[in-house]
Amino acid sequence: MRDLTIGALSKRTGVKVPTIRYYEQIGLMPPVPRTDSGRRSYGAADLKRLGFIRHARNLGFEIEEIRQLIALSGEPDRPCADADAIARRHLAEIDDRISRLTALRGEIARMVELGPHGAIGECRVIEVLADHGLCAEPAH
Amino acid sequence: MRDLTIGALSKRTGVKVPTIRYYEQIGLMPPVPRTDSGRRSYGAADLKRLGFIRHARNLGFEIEEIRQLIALSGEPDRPCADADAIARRHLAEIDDRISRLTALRGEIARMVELGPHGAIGECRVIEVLADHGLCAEPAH
DNA sequence: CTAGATCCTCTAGTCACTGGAGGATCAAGC
DNA sequence: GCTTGATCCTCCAGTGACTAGAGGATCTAG
Repeated sequence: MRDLTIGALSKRTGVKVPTIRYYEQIGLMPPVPRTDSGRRSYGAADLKRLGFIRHARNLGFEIEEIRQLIALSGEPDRPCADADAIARRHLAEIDDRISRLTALRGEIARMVELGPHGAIGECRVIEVLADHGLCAEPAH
Repeated sequence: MRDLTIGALSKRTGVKVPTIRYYEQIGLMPPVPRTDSGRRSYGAADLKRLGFIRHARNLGFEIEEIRQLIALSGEPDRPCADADAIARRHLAEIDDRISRLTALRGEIARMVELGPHGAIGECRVIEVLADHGLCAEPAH
């Protein structure tokens, strides 16, 4: 089976047409044969691969990580530890992000907790931002 | 006082030199007078403004939001509700991000919870990514 | 045939920076 | 005064993952 247009593939996977083209450009998806009129012709393996990519993207894996995961998935005898390590690294990154966001949340919640105060001249939001002593250590 | 070089301002605020130039380019920082040799000359008000910007960036506010906050801070009689609304919107955005990341975290933790399984052929990480039925609804 | 949908390539924009090239100026030390 | 290293300047392009739109071609249903 090699008869899916890019639009059909897009509908089947939920990945947008320009994004599929982008993925081909960056080598994440292989180039596929074209019709006589130059249209891409996708098959079952492409459908499967794009589904994998989309799933991984949805889970927040970066393109480069996905590239590696795909490479690994093509080597059934390879130790699983490699894929596992990628996932664990990703998990740690997400944990880091969550904890940074949670700290930020705390500060901003404090800033707005008493609601608007009337005029800007006595506005806590502006006040806090203007007072660098209240600035937590840079998170980035 | 108008005698800070861009490097000095950078050291005083923790904002990198290229970033300060960038902020000037996008209008977040006003252009400042130059020395005869073309170097920027910053004063106390610039120092204060950049501090405000940095603080807001550290709290995750977007450039455009900061632009608005700065505009508001220049109008002491303006109702605080505007600044408050910006901060609340930002708070809601952070909440959203946290909850999305937390959901992601759950899925990936499940994926890796039993540790590596040996070979790729039976690797849970690859397995899950290849099975689109296991894919949660797209979060983005 | 027509019109709308879909496809193509190409270019540039998004957001907030960041990196580096190529060159000029400054300042300290000799 | 000269040298050297630091700092400054503008300009251009890259980062990551798309996204938007221009200009044109092909397909398909009515």
